[in-house]
Amino acid sequence: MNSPDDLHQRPIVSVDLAIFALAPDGLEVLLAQRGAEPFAGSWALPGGWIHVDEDRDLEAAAQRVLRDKTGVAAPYFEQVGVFGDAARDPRGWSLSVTYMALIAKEAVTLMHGGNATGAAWHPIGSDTATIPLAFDHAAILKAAVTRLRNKVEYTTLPVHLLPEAFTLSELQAVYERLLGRLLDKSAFRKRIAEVDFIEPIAGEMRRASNRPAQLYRLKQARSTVFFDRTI
Amino acid sequence: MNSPDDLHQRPIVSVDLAIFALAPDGLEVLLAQRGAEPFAGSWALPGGWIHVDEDRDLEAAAQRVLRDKTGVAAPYFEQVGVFGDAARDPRGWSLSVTYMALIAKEAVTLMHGGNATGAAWHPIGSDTATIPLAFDHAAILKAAVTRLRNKVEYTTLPVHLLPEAFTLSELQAVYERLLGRLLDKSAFRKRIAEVDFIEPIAGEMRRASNRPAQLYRLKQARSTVFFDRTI
DNA sequence: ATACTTAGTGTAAAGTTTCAACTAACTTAG
DNA sequence: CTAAGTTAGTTGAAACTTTACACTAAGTAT
Repeated sequence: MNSPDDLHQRPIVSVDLAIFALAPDGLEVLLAQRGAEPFAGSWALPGGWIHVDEDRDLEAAAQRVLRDKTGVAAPYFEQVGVFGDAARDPRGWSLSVTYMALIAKEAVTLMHGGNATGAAWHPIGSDTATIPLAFDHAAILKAAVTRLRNKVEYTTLPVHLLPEAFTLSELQAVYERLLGRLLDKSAFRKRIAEVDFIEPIAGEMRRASNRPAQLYRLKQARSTVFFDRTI
Repeated sequence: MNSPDDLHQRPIVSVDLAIFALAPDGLEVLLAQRGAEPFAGSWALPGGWIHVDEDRDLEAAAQRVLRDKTGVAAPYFEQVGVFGDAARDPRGWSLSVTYMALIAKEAVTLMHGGNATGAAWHPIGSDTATIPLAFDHAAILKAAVTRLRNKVEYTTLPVHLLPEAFTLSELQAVYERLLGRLLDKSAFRKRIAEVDFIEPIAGEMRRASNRPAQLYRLKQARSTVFFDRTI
């Protein structure tokens, strides 16, 4: 037991992604249709193997998978966890290292190739995808959705589902759609102001047939900020 | 890239544990002294390989490692994350799946054997251990400590550092030591009462040379509970 | 010019937190 | 037997926050 030199003792390791975006009807996840066994034809979280001689670390492997599927380079990115047991993959004891990414849907161009015959956006129900998924991906996706929904309550994370420039009303609408309840406008703006993570873009306004709204952008070098209280 | 059938493409996977307990002087972590290369003689987080034909899943592997080191069976248990890159282990591209466990120090009997020549409790400084650790274990431990300290603010997690029966004053003292600040007694008791996760043990009191205090225990089937507001 | 719409601010009432003092129940010293 | 000491557990007034809602602002459309 000094070292796992018997390679058959090593589990199989994949890196899988729950890539979320917001559509008019609610949260969606990017799924890939599997081209090969096992689960050929089924929908699954996009993923891949670690390329031992190409990937510097786990996050680099996940970024590579993301780039290959979406053409997107650097969105919000967070490790959800590892899921591993003897039964989840018929090929043997396996691990899935799962990351979630948040992106603005407009920023994505769907890619094809690899194991997958196609990739498409699918709605999230109350919990997980509305269609059956390969492996234990339904449970994994559920964990990612739960993590995302929890973090909406006390972090600035939802801002990553918007494009670079956005108004405060748009940001509030994102929180409201993810939380499934309406928020008070003045309380919302107070919270956002307190944590100081966005800044007005001087002179830029969103125009419509009503009072124009100030556009904001993320402050540079600000990762996700936690509220003192819930939103 | 259909399957990692070239076994050399598979990373090495270990399961490592940050086992925390509370000593009079503050938080401590259980470390094992390595008996074999690499890092022979250095202190490290206790860990082991996944036993593909023995462990049902990742958590079972982690529980096995815990049992082998401490003789403790079922304390609080939570996955911290996976840490993986090409350089952390000289034997090759490797992953550490890390769990943290919280236990009452009295419940533990230290075990010996395996890779490790000994196991001992070590104090946690502001961040991580006060001595250098093998591999990237200092960074991993830091992540676990940060996670624990954050959760103290808004969960009932610290209760797992106490023995089965405890008084409210003892519970408050645990929070205070982990947070590094004093809490108001009435506010603390209000929070604890709100989330309803402990119950008085009928007729059992902690006696000293002053007013006796009611003893409490965790309510059955209650995992970690989140406060509505911070503690 | 007036109506309509959404942006952004202000405020009174309700609710929470904080701080500190108070009462309660025991042991120990005299 | 009583008084002092100690920690358990409760109470309440003042300070602060949140909530609900109304108000003002700035544009377009008619």
